[in-house]
Amino acid sequence: MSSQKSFRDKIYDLTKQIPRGKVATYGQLAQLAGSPGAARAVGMCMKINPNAPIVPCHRVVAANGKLTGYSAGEGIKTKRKLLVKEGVSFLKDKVDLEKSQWIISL
DNA sequence: AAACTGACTTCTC
DNA sequence: GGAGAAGCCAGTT
Repeated sequence: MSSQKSFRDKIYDLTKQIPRGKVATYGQLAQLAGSPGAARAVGMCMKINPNAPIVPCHRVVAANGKLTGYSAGEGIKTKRKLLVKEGVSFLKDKVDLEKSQWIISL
């Protein structure tokens, strides 16, 4: 067993920490995981774990607030629905990052 | 080990 | 503001 968590495990851990009503961007998670720019790698981690209850991947959006990916339910439609339900601010089909982007509190 | 893939991001037209 | 191309990183084959 490796005591070192793979990138994927870090992403899962961070995503699980996203509070309800907030969202994080792929690039943000990548940076928190220790590798800024690995936004694509983050997305892949979600893909292999689309409906795993351990990772609320619907709280992860693109850098511009657009909802991308999500292979569960109706896809993007379901994803947006979930976020609105949790209290995330929306501007048309994009998340209002100014109000709902996840900010880590110490 | 090399090549390909992908739920990203940014630049340019 | 929409469409296209390049750069980026980790995982899989």
